[in-house]
Amino acid sequence: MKKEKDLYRDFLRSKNLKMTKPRLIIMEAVFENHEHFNVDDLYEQIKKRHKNVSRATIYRTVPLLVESGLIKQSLRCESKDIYEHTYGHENHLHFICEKCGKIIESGFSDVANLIDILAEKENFKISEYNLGARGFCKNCQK
Amino acid sequence: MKKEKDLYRDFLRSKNLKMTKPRLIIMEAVFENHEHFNVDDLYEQIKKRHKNVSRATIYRTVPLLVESGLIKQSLRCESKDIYEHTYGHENHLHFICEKCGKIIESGFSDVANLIDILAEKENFKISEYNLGARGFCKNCQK
DNA sequence: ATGCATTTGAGATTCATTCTCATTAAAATT
DNA sequence: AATTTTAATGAGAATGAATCTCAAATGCAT
Repeated sequence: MKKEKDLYRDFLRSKNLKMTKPRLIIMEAVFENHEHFNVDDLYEQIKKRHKNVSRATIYRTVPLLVESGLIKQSLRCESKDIYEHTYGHENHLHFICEKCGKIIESGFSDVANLIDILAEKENFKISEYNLGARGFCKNCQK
Repeated sequence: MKKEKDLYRDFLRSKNLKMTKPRLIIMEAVFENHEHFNVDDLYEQIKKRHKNVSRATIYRTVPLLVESGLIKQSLRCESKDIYEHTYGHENHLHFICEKCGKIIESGFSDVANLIDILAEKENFKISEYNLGARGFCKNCQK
């Protein structure tokens, strides 16, 4: 968490952006609890801690966290954009259950290697993988 | 196209849904031009042909086409849900350029096989792959 | 501490998608 | 082929996530 904060601070500095209290609170919220989260999750989480940050600010800050490389956008869930940590996390696949909404993570590096090869062929520079599948998890297969 | 139409008709019948004029027009539009399309594309396309179908009806019909297996939802683009044909199309990867929005398709079956293996491990039944990557296409790499 | 540029909060706005409901159309029945 | 039943449509209203606006507040260099 120390590391993340430093990276964030450096990133902001490099962009001539200020390290403000709301930006800190949001980044703490992001790194406190979650594997996957959306803006509303963050908003509720922050409010619970008796801190106060407007939704607008969270919407403005999340893209900064993405740009800094600390989190990335994941597949959408329930018509909301969702995000996940990247710093210190291996790339992984998502299996999203269409019934219960559960998100199962699974290994990845072999898949990524293959995709890298395909991208190479197209002369495409990948900045973010977006890999998953919808279907039904163990419990929801009746 | 004959085949698709029959599949569609059978699907509707199996669900006790009616084969209506709007549903036909929409399905024709879907299969006339596009690789990838969104609801607005369909709406404009249909209007151009001097036919008239409301947006609401397109929004209601697209999920039927998805359920019937003729099309599937793809990665979002420009904050719109986009769809693509599946019938008669191999699974493929998407490389989505963040600058020009271009969608490059690439081979897939090796990747799919790997993912099948991972899903097997999780006892997860895949109904739809959702594989892609964002980044920059050849032309947009400055 | 002072001044200036940036950021924030609150609410308004946008825009894709969904919903409502009175009207219309398809299929089933006669 | 007319009638009944049932589902589907169109038009516009409603929803809700995400974005924008702008006056007030804050961070930071000096």
